[in-house]
Amino acid sequence: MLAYSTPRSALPLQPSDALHPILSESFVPAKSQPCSFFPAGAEIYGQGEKAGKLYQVEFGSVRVSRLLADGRRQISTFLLAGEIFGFEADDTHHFSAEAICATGIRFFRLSTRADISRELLPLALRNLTRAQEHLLVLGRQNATERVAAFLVDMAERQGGLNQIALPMSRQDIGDYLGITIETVSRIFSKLRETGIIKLPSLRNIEIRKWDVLQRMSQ
Amino acid sequence: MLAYSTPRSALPLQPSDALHPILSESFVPAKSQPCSFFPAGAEIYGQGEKAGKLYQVEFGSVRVSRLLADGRRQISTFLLAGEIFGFEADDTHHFSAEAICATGIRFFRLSTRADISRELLPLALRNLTRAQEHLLVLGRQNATERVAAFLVDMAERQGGLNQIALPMSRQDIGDYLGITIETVSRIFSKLRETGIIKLPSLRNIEIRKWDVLQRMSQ
DNA sequence: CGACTGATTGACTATACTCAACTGCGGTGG
DNA sequence: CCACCGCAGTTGAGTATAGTCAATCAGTCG
Repeated sequence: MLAYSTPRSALPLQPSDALHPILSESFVPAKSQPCSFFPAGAEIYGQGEKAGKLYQVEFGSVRVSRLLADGRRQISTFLLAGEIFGFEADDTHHFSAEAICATGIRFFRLSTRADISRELLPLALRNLTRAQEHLLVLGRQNATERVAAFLVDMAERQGGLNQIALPMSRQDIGDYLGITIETVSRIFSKLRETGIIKLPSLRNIEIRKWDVLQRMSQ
Repeated sequence: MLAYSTPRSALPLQPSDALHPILSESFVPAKSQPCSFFPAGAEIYGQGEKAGKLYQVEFGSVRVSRLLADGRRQISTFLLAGEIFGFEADDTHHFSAEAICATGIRFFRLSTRADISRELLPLALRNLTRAQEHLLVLGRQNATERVAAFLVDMAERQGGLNQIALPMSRQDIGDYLGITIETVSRIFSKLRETGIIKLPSLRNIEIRKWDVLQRMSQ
């Protein structure tokens, strides 16, 4: 159980989040003021910075990414409200984390070595499985399948409802799926034209043919 | 320290393997006969099977992969002598593992919950970082960069020598890098023609221009 | 020595990228 | 309140990279 009350935010809801376990009392706050606000685009930590703390998304969303020298970017994961991130293999951050939109982050530090392992292992293993599954998407699926898989994943993480909120830009989606914004846009349009999704607004999607989308994602 | 002596095999040597920690005495054998032989292509475990044991490559090499319904395959990682694999987020294997060549596998089971976490967490975190770095390769690098990155990684894992042994087929390399065997072959030829590598035989590569290769891999 | 399998090479094609023009939403100021 | 501006997103045309299919080559094993 958390040592602090955890007020839930309005957007990116996550009613049935299977990713993060219930934290035990071995999680203690890293600061006396354990929750900070990050405006859209703000860096939470950078590649190469010293690691150690843990972070939980209180409200908003976060992208974890890595840049190549020439500016190409790969987003390895998105984090929605409730999810925990920031743990590393050594004492250095190998990736950077930024707020996608206005985001509240709670900081933690684990008390003992034993606690660290007990709490973190299930989290690390789940993230490992997720990363490996994303490797299949990037390595062997075409652009349409990638977008379909992304929408299905986002919908499931938001409680399996038909209405989903996308806190991230088309650029973020492209950098997560290893395709360009133009390709993302074209596929959204194609899915809309074939009645599989509706686009009430840029950042909101309604899934109309769940079964078709699921089949498209393989 | 291992409870058993660990004779090292001839091929895929791994003199300075930073991936696996020294196992403590909390690792106990899962069977009275803790080491098994797998011929090339043999399945060590399959997707969907019950997980629980840990596996260490005694000699030979292993590929961990996942198949799509239509036969497309993504290899998420290769394991060389000394490396440990088989841990999962839940009690089910989400991927399958097969011997690439004649391979000896040692089985383990961890004794207590505390031991499991203490031993496994650093391993899981390191694998997570590796998987995330591979996401960058699959998502944002072109075929030449992928092959270069693969060769650099294999060379480093085999002690940073110029001579490297590739236990896997071109198909395996392609399925790891998310490209076709023809593309792998064409890029090997191009690297050979430009004097960056030599190909003494199909499964042996000599790196001639280490700096160029490293720069190509970004 | 021949057959089989895996690898290479070539010709052609398709998918997704690049570059560019245009659209529309959201915010700001007159 | 409406008009304008700017940026994110969409759409289009042409291109390049890697894929597909097919033929050939080479290495291995019986």
